[in-house]
Order: sequence, then C-alpha cells, then structure tokens
Amino acid sequence: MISTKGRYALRVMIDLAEQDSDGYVPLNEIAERQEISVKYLEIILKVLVQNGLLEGHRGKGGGYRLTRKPEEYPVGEILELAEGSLSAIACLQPGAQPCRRSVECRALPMWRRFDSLVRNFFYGMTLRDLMEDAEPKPTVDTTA
Amino acid sequence: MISTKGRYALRVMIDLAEQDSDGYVPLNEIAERQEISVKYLEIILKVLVQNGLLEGHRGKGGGYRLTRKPEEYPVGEILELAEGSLSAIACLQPGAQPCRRSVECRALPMWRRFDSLVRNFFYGMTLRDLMEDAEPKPTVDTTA
DNA sequence: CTGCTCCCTATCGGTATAATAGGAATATCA
DNA sequence: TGATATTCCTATTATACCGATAGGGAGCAG
Repeated sequence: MISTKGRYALRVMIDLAEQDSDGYVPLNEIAERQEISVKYLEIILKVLVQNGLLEGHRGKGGGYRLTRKPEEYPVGEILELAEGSLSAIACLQPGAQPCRRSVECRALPMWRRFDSLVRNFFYGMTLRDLMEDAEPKPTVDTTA
Repeated sequence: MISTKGRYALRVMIDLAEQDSDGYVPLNEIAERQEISVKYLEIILKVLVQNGLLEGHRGKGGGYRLTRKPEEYPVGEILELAEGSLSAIACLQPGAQPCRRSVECRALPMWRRFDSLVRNFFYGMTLRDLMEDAEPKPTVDTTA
C-alpha cells in the first residue's frame, strides 16, 4: 500500500518538473497548487533533500529545485525514499533477518517475483514519463 | 504492503492443499506445522469460510477443508479476502470517492497501470502453481 | 535587521496490525 | 447422556504507523 508520503512526494516532484524554472520554487506555492499542507510536505521533502534528489535553499528567493533532469529520476527512487521501502513483503525488506521457514516456504518464490515486478515497474519509469502521461486533452469540445 | 493476514491465509491454503486429505484437517495441526497461533488463524480463516473458499466443520473429527481443487483458487482471490483489498493506492480502492484532482493528476494513469499489473499477477496464479513452485532441491550437495 | 524560506524536533488523534482471551455452539463417540 | 474435540463469535490489548499540526531555529536576501 503506497501511502500519502510516496504519492505526495511524487506530486511535488512532478510539480517542480512542470514549472521547469531554473530558480527555486518556494514550498508554499507548491503546497497551494497541490492542496497539501506545507508543514506536512516539509517532512516528506526532507528525505529527498538529504538524498540529493532535491536542493533546498533558504531565505528570500529560496525554495526547492530539482538537481537532475526529469528523465533522470526513476519513479521508484522517489517512492522508495519517501515510503522508506518499496518491498511489499516483510520477509523481503532489505535488512530483514531471513525467516526460519524460508527454505520450505512455498510462497516465497512468488513474493520474490512480485517484488521484482514492482521494482521493475517503478524503476522503469521516470518523472518525464509521468509528465507525458497527462490525460490527452480532447480535441473536440465534449461539453457541447 | 501485504500483511501477515494475507501471507498466513496463503500458507494455510497451501498447507491444506498439500495434505490433500478428503477429510477435515483440524486447525491446531495446521497451526503447529506453520508455527502460527491457532487463535490468530481462526480470525484469518473466518472470512475465507464466509466466502466459501473453505469449509469448516465443528466437533470431533472436524476441521477445515478446501471446497475446490487447488488449481481453481486464484492467489489474488485469497489475498484480496484476507487483506480486505488488493489496491495499493487509496484513490483506487473500490468504493473510494473519486479524488477531486483525478482529472489533472499526472500520476493517476501510472497508479492505474500498477493496479492492473498487481491484479493480473495475483489473479493469474493459482494455489496449484504455488505448490509446484517449491525451490528445486539441489541435486548436488552444496554443503560440501 | 527584517522578512522570507527551509530545516529540525516534538506532539497528537486516529486507525491498523498482530495478537490473546474466553467462552458459546456444534459435532462425535462412548 | 456426557465427555471431548473442534469451529465460531466477540471482546480486549499493546504496539506501531499514518497523517497531520505546531513551534521555533538556522540561513539567506535586500
């Protein structure tokens, strides 16, 4: 289950990518656009800054900005940092002590395959892809 | 994140399938084999019984048994019942009121694709597949 | 030095998770 | 009839996580 942390993080990153301003974008602008509390976003963005995905700048004229081009951000990286982990199964959490029953566990191979599937899905997609993923605007006015 | 409910439910189902006894298998036997508390399993199995995936029989000689052949149980069905939902995203939970931003949400198409991926994965696999999924025993003694 | 903005720590109510507990209902068998 | 085995039902608990709020400190610009 992907929580608001991952989803909000992604929305902020997309928002920043779409502004494509060279300068810093203050968080209150982003928060307003995305309709999310500034204070909550601060917490979420913290880990992204610490890991170099974002650069934060204090003071007047400060804000956040991307450190890479959108196509260089795998979605999986953002989600994994914001969520803390992408593993859907406790047994497969990095750093988990291997469960005693792993040898005989009939389900483990499936969990592993699932884990790969999830990882490949999210790491095979970048911020850029999401930007282009916008619902196509209808060329004909459907309100007619 | 798949919790113990889903994982335990699956292990019990596999256990039952592997016994392939025509009769009822008492839960304490399963619990012992699987090293899970009987009382906790009772709770988990309840919903599987209510939905007809298992049949429970009380009294001496009672227990649980499968109501179908293993190949007729999609893994997804078991997980979805035990977990309550398979949706990884709150927006896509069945019965969720559509989020106000769904039209403009850049991430939504990806969440939808992810949801399908997960569903197809788990519904495209049956208990039988898991039984055959056992780690192949090494033919050469690797402890040498 | 004033205001803006990120940064850090703490706190909180609510809910879910992972159990545990006690007993009621039901079936079997002697 | 009664003893025993088993599922079924309801309640309770401790712990942790989620989603968010709050207050203030640190740094930068004008």
